[in-house]
Amino acid sequence: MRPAAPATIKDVARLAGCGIATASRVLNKSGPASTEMRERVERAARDLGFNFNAAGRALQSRKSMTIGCLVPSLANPVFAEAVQGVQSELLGSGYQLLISCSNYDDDADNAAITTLLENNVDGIIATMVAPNRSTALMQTKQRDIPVSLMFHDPIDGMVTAYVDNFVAAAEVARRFAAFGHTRVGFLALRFSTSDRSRNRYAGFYKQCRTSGLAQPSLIEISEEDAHHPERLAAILASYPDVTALFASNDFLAIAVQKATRHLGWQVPQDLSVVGFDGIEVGRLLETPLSTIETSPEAMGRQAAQSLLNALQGLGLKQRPPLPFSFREGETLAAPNPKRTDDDRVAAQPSSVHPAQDQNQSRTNP
Amino acid sequence: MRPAAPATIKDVARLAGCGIATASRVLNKSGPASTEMRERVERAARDLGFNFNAAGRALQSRKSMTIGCLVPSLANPVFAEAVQGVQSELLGSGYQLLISCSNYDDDADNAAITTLLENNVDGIIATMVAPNRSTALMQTKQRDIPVSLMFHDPIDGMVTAYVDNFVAAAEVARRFAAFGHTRVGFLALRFSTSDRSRNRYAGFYKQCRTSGLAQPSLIEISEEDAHHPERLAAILASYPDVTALFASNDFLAIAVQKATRHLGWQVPQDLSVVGFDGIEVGRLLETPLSTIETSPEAMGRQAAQSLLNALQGLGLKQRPPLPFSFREGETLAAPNPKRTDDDRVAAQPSSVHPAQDQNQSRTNP
DNA sequence: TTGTAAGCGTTATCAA
DNA sequence: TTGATAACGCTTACAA
Repeated sequence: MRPAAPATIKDVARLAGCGIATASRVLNKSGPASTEMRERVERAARDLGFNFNAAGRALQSRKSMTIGCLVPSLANPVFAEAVQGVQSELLGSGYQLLISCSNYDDDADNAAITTLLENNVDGIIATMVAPNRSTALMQTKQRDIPVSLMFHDPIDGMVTAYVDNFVAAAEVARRFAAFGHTRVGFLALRFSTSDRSRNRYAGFYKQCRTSGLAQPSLIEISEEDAHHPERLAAILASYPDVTALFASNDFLAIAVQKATRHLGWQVPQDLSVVGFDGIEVGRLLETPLSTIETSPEAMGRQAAQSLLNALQGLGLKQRPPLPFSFREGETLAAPNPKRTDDDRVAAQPSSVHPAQDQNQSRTNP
Repeated sequence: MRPAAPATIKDVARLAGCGIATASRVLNKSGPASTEMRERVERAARDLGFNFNAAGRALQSRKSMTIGCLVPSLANPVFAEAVQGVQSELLGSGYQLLISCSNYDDDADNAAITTLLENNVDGIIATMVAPNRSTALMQTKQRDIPVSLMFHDPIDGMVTAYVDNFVAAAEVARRFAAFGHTRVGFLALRFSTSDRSRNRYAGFYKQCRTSGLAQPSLIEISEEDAHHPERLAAILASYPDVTALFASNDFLAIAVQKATRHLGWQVPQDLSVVGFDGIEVGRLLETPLSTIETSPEAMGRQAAQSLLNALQGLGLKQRPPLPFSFREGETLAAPNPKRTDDDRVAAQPSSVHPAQDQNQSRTNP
């Protein structure tokens, strides 16, 4: 037996003994119908196991009831949680989620948006490498498709669900200062392609100056470095006078903790570390991570809410940044006055990462 | 200016000065066309910025070029990574990913499948609470829609991308035995709703008996317990003679490490812990987690490949289980002979979790 | 209150 | 090699 073709509204109408329009009106509760007709149609639909065909509907109504979501990667729990937030907010809304990942690639970002557009998504939620100069995103304006960003600080006229990275990062500098640190660093992955990372650095930098700290060292590392504790250790060792490090995300911060063990340093005695994001595992570490706690899920939810509002014709409105908080943890303490440069040099491995002064000057705000 | 309606194939045909059919043939390379015609059409399409409308296509071709994916939650990195694997495998295929989460709820599972079906997905990739008794999944058979499961051990006639949970868990028992443990436990979350968890327990149980260990204690805890180290500590303390614990996933294993600190126990000296999954952070812990290392991403990829094959008419074929490996880590060691029951009792908090003997007997394989 | 029919964008059939 | 034209399943004027 060949696969039974799903029942169409035509089948329902025939079984109910009425016109297609009537069936449609009843099933959609979109127009008048006598009680008797209503019952006949509903019964027929039930008996046939009728379901609307989304394609037919989309074609006619010019609404796909689908929302496109683009994130760099689902392997990063921060984005995965955000998507989870989007998903749960969309749950009862009738909208489906079409998903796409760019692997942090600008071209892939644009290609993905284009594909989503081809699929007639009614709205888009995205975190991109460069939303402000995405040609594909421009098309959404023309087609009047609402876009809601996640994680990005506000840019252009785009609506975004975010935490104020600048302000949050400044808080870290303030904490460093309060503990008496003077030489601090900012550790980043993919610094050049992440506006968030750059804004965090900017806020951190600004507050460092304001609080009278030395200009923070900007330490940009590769994915490779981050995955090899020895390599990361070597890099850390090349910044001997830094006593507190602000990592641009929690994974990096945890990797730093691991790397310090290679150097025989103690966190926070020999080096204070603060992360960003507030991922759950940070709490479970033997030395719980001090970090800026955010809620990616909340960002996803807010982005979805904004979009849903826009889709209901309520307008696309920018909301205030989402709250963050400083999670105390145990990786931030006063610098160890006993530790000398000599200790550091002694512990320093042979392979050394060159200090990247050019980077620092390039990226000063 | 009102939103410009996207160009249709009709517009292309008009601009190229040809019939719609010709335009379609050229654009799809689906039929003959003179070189000149080809050029005219392609040029017109380019000038208009023409893109196919997925809805029109889907309606006509009965193919949505969309694949539905259902997982319990994206907040769990294991599933998130799997979806990432699916996503990357689908990348060049022309298929889009429609995603849905059930939050580990059986009803939501079924509802989600139904919704995916309404959206005319061409295939489904899923991890569900109970795929074997999902009425919604039955519909896929009727409609001849291929389904590829992830994580589930093989059931019925369904194709699945998985690691052999039974065999992998047996390996843990073997390791415990090799280190001289005799009283061991299995710690599980959501045991009753996870076939994976149950299969792991079954394999673990079997090998424990084979290796001459005592019958393992089955310790089932709640989400709440898992998030509160004190509570988990109390539970652990109520199993004073267990010297090695197999946690049904890495997060649980990490939570155990954290909880033991509340009891003043050392891992692995006072308690050995082995996890399951092999998540990345496990490596970064001060005491790196010993665990069964799997690749959720590979599962996603394989599931997607299988589905893609089926969609190409190559048939839906079950592949052998994906490999796993035992990651040594540092949380597994020989039991500490010096530790006595008295020590344990002394360390035991006041609030005590009742041993759940009924669970153990209920779930014996 | 109901039904007929047009049309959404596409592909496929069939003549020309 | 081309181009009308008929579906595909649905919504919605417009008529009855």
